Amino acid sequence: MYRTDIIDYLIGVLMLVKIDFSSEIPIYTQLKQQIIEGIADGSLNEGESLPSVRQMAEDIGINLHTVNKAYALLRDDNFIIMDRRVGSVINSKHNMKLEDYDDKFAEDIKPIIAEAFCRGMREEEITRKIQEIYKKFLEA
Amino acid sequence: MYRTDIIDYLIGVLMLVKIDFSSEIPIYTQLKQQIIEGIADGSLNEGESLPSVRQMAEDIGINLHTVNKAYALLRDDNFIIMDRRVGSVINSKHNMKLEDYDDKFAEDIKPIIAEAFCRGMREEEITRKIQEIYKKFLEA
Amino acid sequence: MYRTDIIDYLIGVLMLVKIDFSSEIPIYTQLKQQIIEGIADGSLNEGESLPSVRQMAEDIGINLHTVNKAYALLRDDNFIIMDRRVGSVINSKHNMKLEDYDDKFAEDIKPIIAEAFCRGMREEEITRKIQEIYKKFLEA
Amino acid sequence: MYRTDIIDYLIGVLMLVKIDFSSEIPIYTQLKQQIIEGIADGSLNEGESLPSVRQMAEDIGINLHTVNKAYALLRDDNFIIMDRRVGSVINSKHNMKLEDYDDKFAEDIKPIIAEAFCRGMREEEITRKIQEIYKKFLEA
DNA sequence: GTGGTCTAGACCACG
DNA sequence: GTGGTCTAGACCACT
Repeated sequence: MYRTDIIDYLIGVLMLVKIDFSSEIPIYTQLKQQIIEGIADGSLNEGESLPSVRQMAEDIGINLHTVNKAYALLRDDNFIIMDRRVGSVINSKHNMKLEDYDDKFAEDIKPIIAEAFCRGMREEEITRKIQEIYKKFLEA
Repeated sequence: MYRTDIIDYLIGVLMLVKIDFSSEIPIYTQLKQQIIEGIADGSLNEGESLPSVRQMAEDIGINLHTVNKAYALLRDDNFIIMDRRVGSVINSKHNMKLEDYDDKFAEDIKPIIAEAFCRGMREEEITRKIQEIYKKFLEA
Repeated sequence: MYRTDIIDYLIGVLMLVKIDFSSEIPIYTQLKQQIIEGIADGSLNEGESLPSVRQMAEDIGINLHTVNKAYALLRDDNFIIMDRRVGSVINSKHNMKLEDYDDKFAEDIKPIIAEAFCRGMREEEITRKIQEIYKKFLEA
Repeated sequence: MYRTDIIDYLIGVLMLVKIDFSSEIPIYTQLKQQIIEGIADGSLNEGESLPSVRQMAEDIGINLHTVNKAYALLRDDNFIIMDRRVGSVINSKHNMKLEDYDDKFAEDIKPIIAEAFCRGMREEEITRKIQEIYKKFLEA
């Protein structure tokens, strides 16, 4: 218990989760996205534990249920494995492509590209911006 | 009267707006996105009129207030001009980049790229998919 | 008729009324305000005729009824005198203060000053801006 | 529960919102203006909570959607922050000037000054009246 | 319990 | 006939 608390605390501090409470994006979605980004940029690695629901909620100053929902969604997408004994563990190796993920990707990204196009952003600029983001994940 | 009705009807049909009523994305957001995509892919051109809120609501089978909200958001983003005399008109030429649109773009796209990265999608694949979408807009 | 049309045309051109059709401010209000501003800045003088309702509507490209409403409001406030024979004539000499105009002025201006205050505009700045506007009217 | 109700009630009463139901100014605009005036005159301070939309609607005797619209407009103008956890909070410290607020200010105030000028109000009188309003905000 | 969304119906200002 | 406003009631997501 005691040791777990310390570890949770350290990880909780290291995570540096930043929630925008006035955002229209639900807090649980923001948390989920930032954990996925943490996996992508290497600050969260395969096998590492996430802070407990309780600890995370305390660190960020949000409700237990909100953290719980974020974790459950991550578990449903195989980003983490939730085990009563060891808590929530990163499972990056198993996040291989879903069969219909390509469709979801296109659906998610199409409206963003459409707006960028309408606002005059050129293909090179879009590609460059995306490569910048991707490179940061790759280097980590 | 008669001719106007036909024109409204044709525009309504030509728009081919497809709402997914079971989606978690609000109807007004879906409508807004599809109109932006319509501007991007050339099915809606500078100066063309959108159906009236009532007509559009009837065409899609939703409430006029929902259409009204979508139109108001498009107006706030300068995608359309709501002119008291002639209704809602496409304003694509003036949708130049906002000063802080680059930040918004990065915020919108980062979580999508992060998830794609985690799911093993490679940079070439991401770039290719985005170019495909962009090309369709450009050709139109 | 013929001469009146020419005069109306010239005045209509000289007025340089600029309507923002996408503004939330009704067209008739914009027209009324611009005529009052025209009286204030000296481009419309005591005894001068306004273009006929028909001419004004044609010049601006708006509905007859809209011009009619603006003129009627100006007449109700004694800014113009509408006479069937000579048309609408500026009546600046008789626009003396209404008994309860002070209250109306305070009501109109209070929310604007409140917002300016909240946005950090200082008293000197507000006063200076207002004096600038006033001076232009006075010089004319 | 009980205490929260009392607090809500007191805030609702303290606000002293006065809606003129026969005014041509929309209720949501009147509410928005009075909240801005409340921030200006110090009756609403940075960090204080506004009543919930439901509570405010009940207090004033209007529909909650009308309150919602007023709050949304205040949020869009950064006068309040709508935080999912704690409701709507005054954000006066961050209401610094927008880049184009000067233009908006001039546009808002010009027709009022023009009318005052035409009605014979002198510059000293206008300045004095505005200073009176401003002083009340400053003293608070 | 909060705000967000959607529907519905009514009235009005505007053009 | 148009959009804007207001009311009303319902359900849901979020916390």
